[in-house]
Amino acid sequence: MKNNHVELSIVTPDGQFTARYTEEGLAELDFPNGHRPTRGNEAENGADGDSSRRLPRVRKWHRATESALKTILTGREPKEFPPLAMAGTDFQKSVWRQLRKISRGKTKSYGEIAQAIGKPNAVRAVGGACGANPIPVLVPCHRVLAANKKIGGFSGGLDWKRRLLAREGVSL
DNA sequence: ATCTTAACTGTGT
DNA sequence: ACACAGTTAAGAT
Repeated sequence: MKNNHVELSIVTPDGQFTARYTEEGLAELDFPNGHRPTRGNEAENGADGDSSRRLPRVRKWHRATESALKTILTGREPKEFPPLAMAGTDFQKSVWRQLRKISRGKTKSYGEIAQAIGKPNAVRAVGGACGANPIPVLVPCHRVLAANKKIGGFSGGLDWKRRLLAREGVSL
């Protein structure tokens, strides 16, 4: 990939997350995946090594990301978010936009999301869009359950979904 | 309560 | 064109 993304890590009690930024804002957030070479809160620059383009605003955004992430992990509502620069199709973006409207402790079904974007039958496609969400946790894909109030699925692993919901006070 | 089946849509190959 | 996915509602067991 020849993108000039800047990659920074975030250390939390739940493990080390990884955030990637474009010039527009936060583009991706990864769950702790076990292996990460850097030990502390260290920065790695993008693939093209364009560290000169690592503008101050990125650090500012990263502080916001770090704060928001840690806040949500403790089950509270963040007061500030970094600008989001997620790449995706129009359909996906419209789904993600709806996801962000689900506030802490609340849940919606895939069907409700489908209806909210004016495509009530695209239920299954909504599931696909949720799975393609590049910024989990901050974009609360974990607050979407199946119609029967059951857990449904989760790309990052169902254990994460349950944990996040539990901390927000949601019982299944 | 659990299983099977038949719709339905967006996305990647 | 085809297969798959974080679904769903209805029917059968």
